[in-house]
Amino acid sequence: MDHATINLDARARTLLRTLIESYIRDGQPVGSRTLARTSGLSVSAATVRNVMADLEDMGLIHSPHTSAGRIPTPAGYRLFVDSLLEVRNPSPDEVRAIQSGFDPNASTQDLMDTTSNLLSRVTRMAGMVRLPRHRNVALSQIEFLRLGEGRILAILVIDGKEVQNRVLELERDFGQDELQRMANYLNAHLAGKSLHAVRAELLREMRDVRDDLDAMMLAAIDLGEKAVGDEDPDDVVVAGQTHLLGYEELADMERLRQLLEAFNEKQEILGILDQCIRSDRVQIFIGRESGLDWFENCSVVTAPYSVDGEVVGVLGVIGPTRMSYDRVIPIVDVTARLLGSALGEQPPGDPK
Amino acid sequence: MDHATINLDARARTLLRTLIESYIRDGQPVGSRTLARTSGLSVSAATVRNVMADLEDMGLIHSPHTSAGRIPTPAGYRLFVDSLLEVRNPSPDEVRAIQSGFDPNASTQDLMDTTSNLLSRVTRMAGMVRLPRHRNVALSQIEFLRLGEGRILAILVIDGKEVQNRVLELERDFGQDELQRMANYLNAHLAGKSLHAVRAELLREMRDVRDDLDAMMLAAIDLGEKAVGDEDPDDVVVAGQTHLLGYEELADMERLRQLLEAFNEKQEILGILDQCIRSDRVQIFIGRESGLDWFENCSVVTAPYSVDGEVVGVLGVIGPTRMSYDRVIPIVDVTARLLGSALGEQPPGDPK
DNA sequence: TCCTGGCACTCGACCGAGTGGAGCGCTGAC
DNA sequence: GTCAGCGCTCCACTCGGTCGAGTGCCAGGA
Repeated sequence: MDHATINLDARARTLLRTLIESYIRDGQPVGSRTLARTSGLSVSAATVRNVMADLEDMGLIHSPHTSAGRIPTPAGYRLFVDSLLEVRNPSPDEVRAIQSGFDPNASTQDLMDTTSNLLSRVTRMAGMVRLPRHRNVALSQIEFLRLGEGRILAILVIDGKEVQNRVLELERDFGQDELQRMANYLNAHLAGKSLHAVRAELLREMRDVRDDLDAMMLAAIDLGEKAVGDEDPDDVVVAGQTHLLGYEELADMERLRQLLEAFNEKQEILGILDQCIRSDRVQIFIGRESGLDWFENCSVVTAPYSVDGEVVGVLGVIGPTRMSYDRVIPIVDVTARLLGSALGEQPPGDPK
Repeated sequence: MDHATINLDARARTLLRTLIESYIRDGQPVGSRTLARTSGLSVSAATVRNVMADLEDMGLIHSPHTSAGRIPTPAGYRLFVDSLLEVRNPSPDEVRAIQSGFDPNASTQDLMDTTSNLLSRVTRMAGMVRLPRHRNVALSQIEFLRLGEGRILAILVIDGKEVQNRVLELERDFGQDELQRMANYLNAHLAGKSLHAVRAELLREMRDVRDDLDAMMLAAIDLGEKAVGDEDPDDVVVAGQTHLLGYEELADMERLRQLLEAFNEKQEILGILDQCIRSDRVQIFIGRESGLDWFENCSVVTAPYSVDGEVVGVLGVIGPTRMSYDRVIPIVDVTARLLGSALGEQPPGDPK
């Protein structure tokens, strides 16, 4: 982005900012005369034309055809959000609307659902929330249930409220009483530790002490490893896709189809969100920057959310590139904070 | 529908059929001349015009404006599918494509997903599958897990492969050992019976013998009742909504938005499918017949599927009213049969 | 050197008239 | 009952003309 900013003096920056703001508001190409009037600068339209010609040379704006006004290019938007944009604080109404949506007693899944709904409702675009990674949550309990010949159901209770099922297919068959003893053993050793720590510990024990343990314990560790071993499925919750049908700049049916298809497949959405998880602030992708063709005319605004200082997921919205960044950015930002603190609150305790 | 069929002689029926087939194929209003040529009857265009005027009076066709051709009305479509349509058998390729999609070892959920995907891929419209009701499936096992103060996780294993979790909030607190004994008691009494029977039996025992049982058994029955009591959540699996973006007769953005929104909410889709579950054959809704405004220009083709002679669910497709019924109907039909038999096959057994 | 007003030019949007074609209803003949 | 023909309607398309917005360029002035 440096190469573009270098040669921009204050006047050009003001004009570019005014132009983009005007285009975002009205959706119409903006010409030199209106720009001269609305910019607040006391310069003539002709001067504005000269500046606009320079901006066009730099690839920041372009005209859709001779003698229409100018509209921003992706590079123009980029410069705009990076260094020209003044975000307003979210209006108190909006904050209240968001805040009231969070129920601290809800399960993680419900929290994700309401959050993405919230995002889409407030911004009138598509909202999405990456499910939190379970790295730092505590394993409350683990149980096994025999389903049939060599088929075991593993039940993980996490943080005292989330429940995960996994069906394990095993070579050897275990009786229910054996399974019970294994579960007792694992619970005694591992309950209360984070899933991350559990996994590490199981691997370590398996390596270190394979000879010292009796067969049952070894089998238990093996089983535990299998149960917590799989990464929990990466997933993302999306809401409000249909809002995107309303934007005329996305009216191309084929593009629209690809876009909605991407929301169904979720794979590419995941890819985009994962690119953002490293940043610690609001991040923005404009048009094809994410490398996806069907993303033309779309932008993403994301923010990571964290619990106890550790980033556990990302949320954001997808909308037309021509969106009100000054409004959307603070909304995404504050939503991320609120989700983080809602997740951080303690669940109904398990005092035993 | 009777009132319309009465006065239609063979020639009028042929002409109506040809007209609708032609309109379905080309999407263009069809005029008297082309209709006279393509109908196979040796009558002149003028005669055809007379017949068309009659059909218009009966409300079966209408012209979008003076001196365009005619297009079918919903009533026309209705008559067409009820008594004029000759369904072709599905092409062997299509049958093979559908058949190869079914993996008899898949879980119910996976089976639903692949089925709706299949439907949408083969018909290039939106496919949907109503989850089967669990009336007739056997309870394999029931277990309880104490999550915290008064919070119990009930685990139902059904048919030896499906697992359902339910969190119960109770007044009284139970220890894990109490829960274990209750589960043992319930398993001894109920395992292998259908959920339906289980529910009935629990209710009966509760009423009949409330004094004879000791407190533990009474509590166990109460708990079991709570665990199986809730109907499992009604749900429907939808796939391929985005195919609908391609049809120009659905190009109205606002309508389209409502349509896709309905797919997200699922509530109204459920309503439509439930209306069809009583029928034992392929059923068709045309346009507003379902009573929903946003359904204009859309039709549904559904078929119930059954296991062991009992209807357990419905599947179908949604597409534009102008669809190839002769192709779609047999596809839906055969898919329903194949899904039924796939569900009927025995899961990996639990011989113990 | 930079700004400004002026001017010619371009392009798209809009409008109205004209044209061709598809299709209909009606009528009179067979 | 069927058919051919006539006149009519309406739509889609084209063409020419006008208008307005906007540009690029140039020459004059601070």
